[in-house]
Amino acid sequence: MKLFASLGFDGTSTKAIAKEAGVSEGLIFKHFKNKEGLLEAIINYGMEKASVYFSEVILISEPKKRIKKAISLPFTIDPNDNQFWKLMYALKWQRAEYQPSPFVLFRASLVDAFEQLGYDNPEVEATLIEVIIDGVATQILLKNIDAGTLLETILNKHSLN
Amino acid sequence: MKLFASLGFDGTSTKAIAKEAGVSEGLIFKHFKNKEGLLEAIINYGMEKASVYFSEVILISEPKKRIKKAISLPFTIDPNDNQFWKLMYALKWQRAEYQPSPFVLFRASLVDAFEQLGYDNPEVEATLIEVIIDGVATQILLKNIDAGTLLETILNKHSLN
DNA sequence: ATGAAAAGTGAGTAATCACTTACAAGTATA
DNA sequence: TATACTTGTAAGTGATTACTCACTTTTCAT
Repeated sequence: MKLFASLGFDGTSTKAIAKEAGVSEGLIFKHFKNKEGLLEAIINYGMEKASVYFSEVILISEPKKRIKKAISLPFTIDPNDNQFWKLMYALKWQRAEYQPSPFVLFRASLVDAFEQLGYDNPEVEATLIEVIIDGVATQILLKNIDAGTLLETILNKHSLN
Repeated sequence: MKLFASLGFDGTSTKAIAKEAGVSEGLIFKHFKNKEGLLEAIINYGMEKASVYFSEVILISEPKKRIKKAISLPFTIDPNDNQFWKLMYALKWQRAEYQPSPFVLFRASLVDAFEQLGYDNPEVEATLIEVIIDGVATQILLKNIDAGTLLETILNKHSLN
């Protein structure tokens, strides 16, 4: 994960992975069949942890609170998961096939929340939340921004406090 | 640009580039010294075009209009430049060194605009605009979203219409 | 028309790539 | 303790990689 996140999938050799892990190169292929299999294992591992956070949002019944929680997600990224999310965002731009299903349910729950609140265009409102989450995640993962006041500012603009 | 944008820098071979361009592989190295040099040439070419759009924002003196124009930028991406921006956003996650200088001036002009408008925290407000631009660009380049009403919705939340 | 520079080619190069295979060491159960 | 299975290694494999070099063709001012 460390190497894929910093050098990219194609930029990382299986030899380098073996060295970093302190094992022989052959062992990688015994365990994961091929390089692609290793990537899939990493993604599955990460998404399993990530889907916990998504559920936490979806399970909130009060629509305003649900949207609030959704926006706060990128602000609460566990620094230990930083490399995973960097890898996920990097993959976004290269591999359309790796857009996992948890995201679909997440979006649907946002649309539902805005419908409950009687917004004119729930779909567009949900897209805007996704836009903000994507943008905040980008800034947090790549730069070191003053996240504290930013969350408040966003919630203000969206009348969510 | 086409190949780098779709397959990534490491995922694209110089042989493939030569074939796509209809020239010999050797010619690439005559013109650009090495593969990295070709990437730099592509980035310079694209940034030259992009800086025109940034100037258009910076040169607007009226602060509200300047911010409005800034937010509208990702909505007005020339489809011909789509591949370039995909490449730029993909590189973002792999190569920190390719964060070009025009962006710095652009951000400064946003902070200045919010200062003029008397906002409590112009830095955070500017960051939020960057967040939105990043997020919108991501959505527009990767998915095909209903951009029309999204822009209006954003301007509404930020009292910019 | 001439000649030198620029543009272009194609067959190389060593290095690196993902991956395989033959074999050894460890581990658990009967 | 014997056996079967898993875990692990080291030395390969052919293919592909970025890049070079000797050479030919084109361009263009004189």
